[in-house]
Amino acid sequence: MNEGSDIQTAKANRVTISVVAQHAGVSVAAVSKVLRNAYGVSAALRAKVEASIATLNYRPSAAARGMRGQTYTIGVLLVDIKNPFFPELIDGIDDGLAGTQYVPLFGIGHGSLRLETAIVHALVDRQMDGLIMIGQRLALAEVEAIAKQIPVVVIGHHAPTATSFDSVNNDDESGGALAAEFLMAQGYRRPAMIALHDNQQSGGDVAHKRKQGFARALDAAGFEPHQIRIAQAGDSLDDVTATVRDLLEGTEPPDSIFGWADYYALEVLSAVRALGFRVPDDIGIIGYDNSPPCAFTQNDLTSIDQSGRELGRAATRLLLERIAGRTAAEHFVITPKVSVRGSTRRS
Amino acid sequence: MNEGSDIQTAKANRVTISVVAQHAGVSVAAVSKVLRNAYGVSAALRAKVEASIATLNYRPSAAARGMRGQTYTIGVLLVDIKNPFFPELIDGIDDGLAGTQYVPLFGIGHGSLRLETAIVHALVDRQMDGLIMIGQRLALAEVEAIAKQIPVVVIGHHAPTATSFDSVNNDDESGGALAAEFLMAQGYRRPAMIALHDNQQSGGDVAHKRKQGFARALDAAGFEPHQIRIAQAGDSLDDVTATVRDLLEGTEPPDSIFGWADYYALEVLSAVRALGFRVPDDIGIIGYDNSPPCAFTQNDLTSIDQSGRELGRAATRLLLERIAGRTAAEHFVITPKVSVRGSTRRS
DNA sequence: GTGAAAGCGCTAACAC
DNA sequence: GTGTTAGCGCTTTCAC
Repeated sequence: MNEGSDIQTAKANRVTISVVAQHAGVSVAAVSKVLRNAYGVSAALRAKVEASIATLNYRPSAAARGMRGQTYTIGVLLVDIKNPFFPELIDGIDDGLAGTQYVPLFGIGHGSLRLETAIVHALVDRQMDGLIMIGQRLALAEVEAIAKQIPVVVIGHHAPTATSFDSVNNDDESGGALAAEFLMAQGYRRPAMIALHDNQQSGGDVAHKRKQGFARALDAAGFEPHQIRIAQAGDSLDDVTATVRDLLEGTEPPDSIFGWADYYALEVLSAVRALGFRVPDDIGIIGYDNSPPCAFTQNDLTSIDQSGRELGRAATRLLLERIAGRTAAEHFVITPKVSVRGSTRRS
Repeated sequence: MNEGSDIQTAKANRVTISVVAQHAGVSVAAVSKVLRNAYGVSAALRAKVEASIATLNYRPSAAARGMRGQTYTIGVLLVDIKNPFFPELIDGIDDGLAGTQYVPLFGIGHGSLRLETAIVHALVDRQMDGLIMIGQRLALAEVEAIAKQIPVVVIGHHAPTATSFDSVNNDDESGGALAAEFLMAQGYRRPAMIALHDNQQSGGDVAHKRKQGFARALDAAGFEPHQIRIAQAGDSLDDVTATVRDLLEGTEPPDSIFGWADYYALEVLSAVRALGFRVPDDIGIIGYDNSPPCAFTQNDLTSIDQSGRELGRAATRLLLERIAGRTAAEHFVITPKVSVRGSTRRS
């Protein structure tokens, strides 16, 4: 008895595609086509459906969509959230997604391989249409395996030979060389580098490439191998401070330090000052990323700029191309440049 | 013809619940029950199913789950990703989720109300089991509306009278007063505050509460209303610098500045030094949040500590309770304290 | 304690 | 150009 109202009551909760279809007086297929901008709908039908969608305030269920087609969701794996460079990358991703139906959702790995694996699985299980990995620690073989199931673009991990996913990077080898060359051009004679501990390479081979470039430049300048000093530290302030102390209180201390990334270089700056050295006179410091805190008066940090926003845009473009069907791998590389500030003495 | 192999081929791609059921020699219902730890499965059956899950490397599709039951996903809305305080909050959220099946996925609002609305919708459309909003700009009425559909906890927005969602905060009014009282106790005579522009209250009424506390403490100390100086600035370094200049080059300049949050106070520090003032002698500076950069030698920033990790844990606990069925609202408040460093003169 | 079967809200053949 | 309908992979009654 009173079926009509029962049905209404039962379905009142959430507006579904069939409610819209009924309201517009068309079939669910028609509504679906309008939603996906699919081929074969008349302007009149489209108008009716769009009007109903607006009045009913309908939003399609991503869960239901995920079962058959796309979810219009891009998963982004962030190695951590503390790096002041990442917001620029994310701005670039947003740029690239603007005007599309895609929404980026982020997983945060906290630099833990275990967590990162769980997040990537979670993203795949939730039927993301594609994945962007920023500074991932997962081995390239793992990434290849994931890329078999879902379009993938990595940022901050060189993989020029990878065939199943794309990569977006600046030329970290050149950037590392640039840092060494700039320090020498400014009159520093004994540059050292502080890089990430090998056992927590959140930068993947990015840190490695920067080391190689740094070493190459010093080699080219006539340094002996034992004069090329590359220290390693974990990313805690205490660890960086201890490493800096070892360096500066050892024999033949450096007169300048290249921090492999800004968030490290800012800790190096803290450590150097805490030990009583003046920057840039006693010790010059240069970072990598040219992130916003570099511009603060108290930091005034010279840094290698890798155009983060542009990298983010490129990654998004490549991912959308892959989602659209491209299968040949592309590897995008941008050229870094020095952004000069007060932490390195003027020559 | 040859149906068996056709079926196999078609289904070979992804391991589904029915593949597991077949492999274990049980029904799909049985597998589902094991997955959800539901009542009424024998130990033997459970063991068989778990073995099959392990060998087949099965992971349930969150999209399919979302259509009937839970997705085991928590949506987190972050007002932005630049604030160095948020990583602590997120560590707390991770603490609270450890050992559960839930995965947190983040949306980043970039301080834009439009984007924030889109993200919250996206999170709801993707059938998140619950939502944590950090520093949201969405009006409380909007939040109430969303909370009708899905469990919600807000962090960084006081809503003591809200009935449909929970809130987690430190006592910002006390914190603001604490900042003023501490500056006076250190010998400063003319404290000023720099807060967020009213038109971009990413801190919601958090900034407002801190202002109130700051003003109350000065009032209690005998200041006249016109002596209680609270300036507003957007969150760009340029804007903060201009505001600081107006303050310090005006009549009766302050001798100390309270930045409503650390990421602001660090910009204030930069601006004050850029104008040639010494910290803490000419100008004392105090921030709010006690985030990691405060500890850097070049910042050495005194700050109000609000125990971010604990707030994150509390938010998660409350959200899980709500998901489990609690409907009465809870509003958690923690007491802030001063973390003393060199940016405020010792008395 | 276990399984059969109905459906969740969509998409995409396919028929008209 | 539009509508009918068969699933997608789960969860959840309800029988047995």
